[in-house]
Amino acid sequence: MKGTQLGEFEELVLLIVGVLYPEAYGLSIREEIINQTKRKVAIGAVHSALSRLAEKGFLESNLADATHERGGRRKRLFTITAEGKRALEKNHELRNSLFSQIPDVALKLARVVSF
Amino acid sequence: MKGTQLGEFEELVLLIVGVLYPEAYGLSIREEIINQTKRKVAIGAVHSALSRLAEKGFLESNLADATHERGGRRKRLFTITAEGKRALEKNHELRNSLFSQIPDVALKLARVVSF
DNA sequence: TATGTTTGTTCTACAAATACGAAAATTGGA
DNA sequence: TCCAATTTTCGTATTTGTAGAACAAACATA
Repeated sequence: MKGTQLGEFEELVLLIVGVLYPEAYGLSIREEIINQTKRKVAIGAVHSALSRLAEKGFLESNLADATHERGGRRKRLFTITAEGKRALEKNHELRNSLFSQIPDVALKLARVVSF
Repeated sequence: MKGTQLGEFEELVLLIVGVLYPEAYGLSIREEIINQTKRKVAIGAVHSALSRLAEKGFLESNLADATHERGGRRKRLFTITAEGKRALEKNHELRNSLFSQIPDVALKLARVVSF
């Protein structure tokens, strides 16, 4: 898998960054992933995906101003770049296309009994 | 990256097995991936994805009869199981759902100039 | 202005998935 | 029996995914 391919988790993170716009940062992304997919995710996993996505040019980020709430370090907010958008759309189209090319029998015959 | 989660490449292979039904085997799958995605794939990569998918219960396979053509070993033909079908549909729905949740601005504002 | 608490990010290490290509296994034909 | 054509297997390298501890910065309050 060469440099610019989107991994499974990376794609999920990229999508969530879009959904959360413009309030996408490490912790909010983690929460949203957990809510939408019911799978548990460590914060470190999110951050390493984020930096890989940024390296590939699919995301960019900037530090937000400090909030006036209780604690906290400044948030690093992420947004999708034009390139990220393109990658997302390309994947989406490819998958839709493949899905529609699957003949019904291939799925209907998915065997129910296995003995 | 937990046990039953479908990886990016695994999902692609699973879809292609559907598209190629009932003639999905290592080399034909590789060809189809190259045709449909323009990305180059080594045959070994395809086979290891196939066995992982079979291990997870998303695919099953059986050896075809020998052909009457010149050379060659017998083909191992793959088909999607009911479980594989379910995994595919679940992913498809999740992604469609996330995609539709992305506000237009998040993508429209994808920056065009970067200086 | 020192200290504790809270919210976030970075760093480091490791596990799992994916990529590659050479080697081995079959099969029909010469 | 040997050869040519296919296809799978196998060993290894690289990329991604996961985890959590360490570190940092902001606010509160005394």
